[in-house]
Amino acid sequence: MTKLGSLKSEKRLLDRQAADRIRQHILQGILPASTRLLETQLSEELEVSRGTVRSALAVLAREGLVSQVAFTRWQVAETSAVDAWELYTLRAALEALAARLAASNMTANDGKRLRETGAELATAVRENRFADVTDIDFRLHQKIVELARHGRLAEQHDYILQQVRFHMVHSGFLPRDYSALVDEHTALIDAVINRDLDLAERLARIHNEAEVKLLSAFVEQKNKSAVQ
Amino acid sequence: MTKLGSLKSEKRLLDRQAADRIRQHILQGILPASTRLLETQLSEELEVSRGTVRSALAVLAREGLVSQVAFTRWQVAETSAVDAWELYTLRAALEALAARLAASNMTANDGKRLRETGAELATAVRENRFADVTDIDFRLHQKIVELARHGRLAEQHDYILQQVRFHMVHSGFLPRDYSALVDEHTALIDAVINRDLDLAERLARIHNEAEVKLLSAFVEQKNKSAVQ
DNA sequence: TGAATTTCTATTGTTGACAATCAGGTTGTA
DNA sequence: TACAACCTGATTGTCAACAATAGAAATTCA
Repeated sequence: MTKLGSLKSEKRLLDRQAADRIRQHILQGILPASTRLLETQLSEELEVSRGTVRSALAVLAREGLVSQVAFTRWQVAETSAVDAWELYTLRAALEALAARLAASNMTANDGKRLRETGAELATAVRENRFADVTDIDFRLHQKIVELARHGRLAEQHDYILQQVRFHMVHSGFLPRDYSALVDEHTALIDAVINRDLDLAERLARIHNEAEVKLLSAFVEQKNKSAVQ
Repeated sequence: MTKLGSLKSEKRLLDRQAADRIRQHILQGILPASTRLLETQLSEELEVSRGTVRSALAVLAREGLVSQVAFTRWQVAETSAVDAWELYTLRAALEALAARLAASNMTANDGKRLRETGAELATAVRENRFADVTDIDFRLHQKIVELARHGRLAEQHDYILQQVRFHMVHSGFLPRDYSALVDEHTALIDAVINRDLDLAERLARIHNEAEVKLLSAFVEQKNKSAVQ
């Protein structure tokens, strides 16, 4: 577990900054699932008070990345196949709604920027830059959600995506069939741009459901092997 | 094996208890939308420290009932027609998923209890106990979500429902057509119990979308008249 | 006058000290 | 040995003092 380094001298609330740093470490896998988090230790590494750390941990708990056992301990969230299932079913429902709304809001300018991101994804796949693919994939989905212009939906979707990322990092999951991935995204983008509400919604749902089984299986296997 | 009667999980954290109290006041309309909340005042009234109140307010902020302006103020959330639209569109998507999952999990025993709540609703309407109707209505939907056995979905749905309640109290919204309300719920319950996944999903969605326009209009009108 | 600047004050943000609680080890007893 | 009751140290929960900030009020100066 590497040190987190000091905060201070920025303008945002300290507890949010602390949460940002801890979140980053969790999402990068530096703090793996189920790791115990000690308030005192974190407060020393981040050079803030324990109260501030507590507040940061509360933020992360609400985001689903950390869990609290009252009076006893904080820990990085656990991962399970059930979690993976929950995440993907929820994600499918949210993105289906987002795709429909985005399609109905679509303008020429939004469409252009959406296609650009889609092209980025295709290029990254073509050049075998697999590390980038995941990032672009996430960014693409976030962009569609933005176009839905729905604050609560965007917030909720962000949390879900964060947890998905966490599960992926923790289990070592990677997409299997990259060309299918590009095709699915292209079809989705087209449907949104063409303002085909029903198709956009359906494609968003299908795209997600395809991945749920893969990730669930991965997480399950990873956890089984960790027990041995 | 611990003793059966050990209810030591009653020991709830103080900040959660404080949040409960404040939440209650907000949902009852005692603290109306946009009311400024002073940490010191709350801490005196609740007889806890300011830090505890702060933590409670953070909880409520995450639930969407309170908003924070950094370094400046806390206040009860505002209400708008856009909020109402967001709530109902999200609610429709979540309950559609819940209805589908509930239908696919359905057992004879679950079905019986679901019908009981449905009957309660019908009785309350028949006896013109309109105050009770809303409560039972909410409970019924929560029950369906429970049957979906999906932790994150349930949590998210709870938050949304809370905010809907808040908007209803604030705007003075009441259902318009009680017999249609009973019919819609009966049809939904039947679909879930008959394990008709597609129908259950569709009915849940339609039921919600019917109400979105009404509540939006109500909230908008309420806010307009408040400006004068 | 009135725009810019400087107090001033109410309120929020952060901290370190103290209290409550828990897990695990130790002792005492059948 | 088995097991319950009692310590003990580590850790979390709560508090009240102190610092920083924003916005209002007072002051300056063209």
